Amino acid sequence: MPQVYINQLSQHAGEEVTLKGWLYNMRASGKLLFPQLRDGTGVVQCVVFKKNVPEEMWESVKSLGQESAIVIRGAVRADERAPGGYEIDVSGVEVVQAVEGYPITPKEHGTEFLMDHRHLWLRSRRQHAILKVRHTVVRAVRDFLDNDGFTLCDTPILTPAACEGTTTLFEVDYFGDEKAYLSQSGQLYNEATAAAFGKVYCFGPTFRAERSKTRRHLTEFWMVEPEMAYATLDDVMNLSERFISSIAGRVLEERGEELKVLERDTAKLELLVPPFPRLPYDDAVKMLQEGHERGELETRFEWGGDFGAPDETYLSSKYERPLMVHHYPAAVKAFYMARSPERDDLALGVDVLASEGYGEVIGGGERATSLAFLEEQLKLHDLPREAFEWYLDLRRYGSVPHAGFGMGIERCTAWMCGIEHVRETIPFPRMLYRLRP
RNA sequence: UCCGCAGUAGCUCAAUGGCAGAGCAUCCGGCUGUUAACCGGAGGGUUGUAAGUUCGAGUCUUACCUGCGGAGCCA
Repeated sequence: MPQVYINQLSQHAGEEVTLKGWLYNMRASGKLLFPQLRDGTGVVQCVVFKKNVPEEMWESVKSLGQESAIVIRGAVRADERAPGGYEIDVSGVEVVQAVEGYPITPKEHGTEFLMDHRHLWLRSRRQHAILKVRHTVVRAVRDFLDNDGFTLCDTPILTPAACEGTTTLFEVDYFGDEKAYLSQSGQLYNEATAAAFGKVYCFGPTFRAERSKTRRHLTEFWMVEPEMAYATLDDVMNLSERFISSIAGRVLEERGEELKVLERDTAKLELLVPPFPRLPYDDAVKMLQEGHERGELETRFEWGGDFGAPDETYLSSKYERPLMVHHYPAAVKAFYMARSPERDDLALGVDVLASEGYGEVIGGGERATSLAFLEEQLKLHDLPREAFEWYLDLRRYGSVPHAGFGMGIERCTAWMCGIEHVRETIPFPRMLYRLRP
């Protein structure tokens, strides 16, 4: 008797099969039992008729609690009454472990309770669907970059100093005599590998010790950062468009079932094809100020600042597609950003604001090439020169225009799924006040 | 760090300052097609912690703890 997975059942209609999994839920009706089996690929309803099975088997199945581990043998039959279209006429059951008192019941639960039981919550349909979408987002990211000539060059997680010097870092004791920090970006190292390989990317966990408590924040998240030698701001914007569009396409193609479970409006994802609107910062400020005059925004936005969450939401609400805002004031961007040749106070940076109010999903731009400029910037930002000496070498030996961006996997996944909070898009979220499980 | 909201049965939530309640889950019983099944019964409580006001506090006051939402900051 072949062992099959639930997502292959349609290929085995009429056959006797073996399924190995866990009891998802069970309904009973007199001499009938409807155990629902979950095996990691899906859920299938099984049917047990009392008179068709031995008495002891009937009794043992009847008493099984939610999430009991079981192996079921039976015939696959197409049936309209069954959720999923197929059901199993059970002829044999092996109880691997009978379970009593599984904490997560089919009814409603609060966030705190579910997060405390995250290790079990992952088994539920919705969480399963979200993490399958994440899996596809990650594969789409890798496939896109690999097929586009990028080389994976991962950057260190333990680093000697801040990459950008601004945000808060997690500090680690490094054998007593030195301090190390968990990486908040692979950016600077990417510039080194880009000079070696041309087009590179790093993809790994990133750590930000910000005391942020919003639906868009995690203290540990995954970020993919492509970097290209001999590239400009325009190249970054072109790449961003194709990148997001290819991810959305893959999710639509491979995760239709999951998007249905999540009740995602897929029309919104179908819109994610180039070109995306491009808006200079100056024009964005005008839009925000006009919005304030019309009473659509509480506070008047002044030129020179970085956008707050309400500003981002307002701007992106004016477009159906993601909005690329570029040419920010240099003062609000990182020290390594290149300046506009026309206006020295503007940085060649771009933020991609996701549609539907999902906020900044990509941030990037063109990097400064001049040694003298960067030496000055390090001083202005009060950064330790010694720690950046290797980085300055990149400007001494074959410095060329280069550019890249970073995209947060969890923000992207939350957007694709159409869910409220990034905490559900990573198996074990790390947040302010949440380190367990 | 700041602002707001919340904490009562395993879970989700009720309860004018006056007897601690319901649904689900669990256990027992019924039902041959259930779809979050349904019907009947049973068990289940230091009302987040500490102090205070009061004849009397789940309810009012103060502090603390925990969580949620938001701001700043960011991907």
